[in-house]
Amino acid sequence: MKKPAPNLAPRKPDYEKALRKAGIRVTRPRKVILNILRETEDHPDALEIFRRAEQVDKSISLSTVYRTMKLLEEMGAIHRHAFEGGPSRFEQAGGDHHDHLIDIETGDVIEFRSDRIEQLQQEIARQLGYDIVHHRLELYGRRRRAE
Amino acid sequence: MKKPAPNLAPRKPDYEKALRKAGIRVTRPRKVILNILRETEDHPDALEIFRRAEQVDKSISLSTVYRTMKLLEEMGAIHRHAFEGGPSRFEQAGGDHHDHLIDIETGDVIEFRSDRIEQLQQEIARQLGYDIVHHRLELYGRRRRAE
DNA sequence: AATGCAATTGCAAATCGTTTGCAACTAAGA
DNA sequence: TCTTAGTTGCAAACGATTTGCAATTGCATT
Repeated sequence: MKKPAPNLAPRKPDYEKALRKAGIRVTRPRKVILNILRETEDHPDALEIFRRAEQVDKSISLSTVYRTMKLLEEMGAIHRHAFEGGPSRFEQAGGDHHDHLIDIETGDVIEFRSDRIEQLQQEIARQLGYDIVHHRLELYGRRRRAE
Repeated sequence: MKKPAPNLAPRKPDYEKALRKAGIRVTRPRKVILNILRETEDHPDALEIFRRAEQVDKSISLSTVYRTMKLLEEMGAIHRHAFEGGPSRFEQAGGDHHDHLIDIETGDVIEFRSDRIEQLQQEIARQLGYDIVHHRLELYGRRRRAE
């Protein structure tokens, strides 16, 4: 009998295990959605996740996608981003914190990180007498034309 | 005959004049809404503006509030903020740029400004090959308990 | 001040993204 | 396999916002 190779994949935490441990059922739709999230590099919205899920399991419903996104968000397994205008878009959690630059022409999302900005935010909040619970920094821009 | 005192009021631009100049009618509902916006210090949402408008002119409708907010936004007379969760909230334009700290317990909005952060954002965008069209920086926090 | 008409209104219905009630289904422990 | 609470798909409900439409109203013209 062949022994399964140890899972060495980076940035692909085993949420199924976490779900079971939390007493939450690992159902067929959830597996499908989890797989999609695990493999995606971009920031799809619920409808896009639904479309991708359909290709794997025709019977999945959009409401289940929404319910699962909410569940995973509450578990901390994913992050929800409400970029300007459009619907919420999701991203698997687990990587380190970053902010987003949104290409206003294509909708593409570029992740970036600035410790300096994070630090300044802390200072500002402290001066105003607040503790930051979370924050949102989004840059909306267009690609500079290489002339 | 008494000469009217010159209007020295700060941060209270005359949008009615601007509207007329742009060939946009200065109607009763618009006047009412403009006055509310001109006087408010906070960041009310459409419904709140509607409620305040009702007290002046019982016949105003919520859709007109929405239509007017959109119009004013397009004119650059107000800014729309879609803070987490709730509906859009508005603020008269004209002051200088600032970002927001939202009290997650009360919904209060505190304005702040950091040239350093603005500058860092520019640098980041430039390095990524983008020009920033606009950005959104929101800190969500709770007041530090003075123990 | 009266006229003419496009801009604007209030209303109700429509829209969009998302959530929810409910009866049928199913994961997973006994 | 049995049991049952957790989940599902569906359709209807939802909250914020937008829209079609007929009635109204600024305001440029007489």
